Amino acid sequence: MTAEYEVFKEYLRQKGLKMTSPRENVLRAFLGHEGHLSTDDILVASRKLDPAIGQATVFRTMKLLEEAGLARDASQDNGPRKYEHAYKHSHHDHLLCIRCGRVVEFYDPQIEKAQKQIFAKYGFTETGHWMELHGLCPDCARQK
Amino acid sequence: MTAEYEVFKEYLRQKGLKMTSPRENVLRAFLGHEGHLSTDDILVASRKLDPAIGQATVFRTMKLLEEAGLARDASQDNGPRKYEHAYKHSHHDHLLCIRCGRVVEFYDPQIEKAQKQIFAKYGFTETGHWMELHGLCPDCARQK
DNA sequence: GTAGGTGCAAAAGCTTTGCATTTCC
DNA sequence: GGAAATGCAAAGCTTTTGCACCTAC
Repeated sequence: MTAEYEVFKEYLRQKGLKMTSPRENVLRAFLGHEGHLSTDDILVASRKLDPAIGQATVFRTMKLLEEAGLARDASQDNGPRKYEHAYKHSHHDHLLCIRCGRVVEFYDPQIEKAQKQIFAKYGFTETGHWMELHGLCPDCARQK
Repeated sequence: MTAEYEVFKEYLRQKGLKMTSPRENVLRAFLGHEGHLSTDDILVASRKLDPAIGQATVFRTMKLLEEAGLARDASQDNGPRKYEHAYKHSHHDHLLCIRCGRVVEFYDPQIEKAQKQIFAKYGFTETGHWMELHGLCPDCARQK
C-alpha cells in the first residue's frame, strides 16, 4: 500500500474516523492522475474502481484529503474546484497561459524568501500562500 | 463627474455600447465603498441609488467595469465573487488572516521583479498575476 | 428608429445536506 | 452493537440566460 494510504489512515485514526472502501478508492483515483483534477475528474476516475461511488463522497473525501495534507486546492477563477497532489510534492506556484490553459509549475526561492519577510513584517503567522501568474505562452503569443 | 465615469463612458463608446442610468448607479455604488465588495454588497449599495436595479445588471455591469480596468477580481476561495477598485489604485497583493478575515494589502518590489523574471524564463507574455498569503494575524495568533 | 439594455424569473452549475441504509471497528 | 459513512436526491448558492419591454444615441 502506498505511503499516502498510510498517511490518510493515520489521519483518520487520530480523528476517530474510519478508513472505508469508498475513501480508499477516491484516494487511489486521485493519486492515479497528475496535474489539476476537478472534483468531477476524480468522480469519473473513482467510478472506474467502484461504479457505485457518489459525488457527495468525492466532495467529502477530498476535503479530508486536503486536511490530511495529501491534496491541495488548485482552483483557478470561479470555476469548479480543482485539486492537485500535496504529499511529498514540494511546494510550487503556477504559471498559466490564459489562452490555451497550459500550466507551468515553478519554484522560486527568492519569492519564497520575500514572502516570509512579508509575513514577518506584518506579524502574521504563515499558514500558506497562493500565487498564480497569468500570461500568454510562447506558442499562443506567436499566433496572436 | 468622476474620472472613473469618463473612463467607463469612453470604454463603452469604443465598444459601441451605451452609458445608461443603471450602469452609472452601479459604478457610483462600487466607487462609494473601499475594500473587497461582493456582488451582493454592490447590489445593495446600488439599490440605495435606484431601488429598481436588478442583480443581473450588477453582474453584467461589473464584468464591463473589470474589462474597462476600473474593477479587479478580488475573489478568495470558492465563495461569492468579490471586486475591488482598480483605477489608479496601484497593483498590490493581499495578506489574509484565515481566522478573522482581516486583509492587509501590500506591495513588494522584490517579488514583482522576481515574477517578471519567471515570465521571461518561460517565454510567457505577462498579462497579470495573483498572489495571496494566508496566515494568522497577531491578534488571532495571541488568542490561539 | 433601432441596436442595445433592463428587470424578472427561470435555468444552470457546483457544492452541501438530510436521511434511510450500510459498513467498519 | 453502535458510531460513522454512504448514495441518493433534494436543497442551497452564486451566476447566467431568455425574453418582453424600455431607453439612449
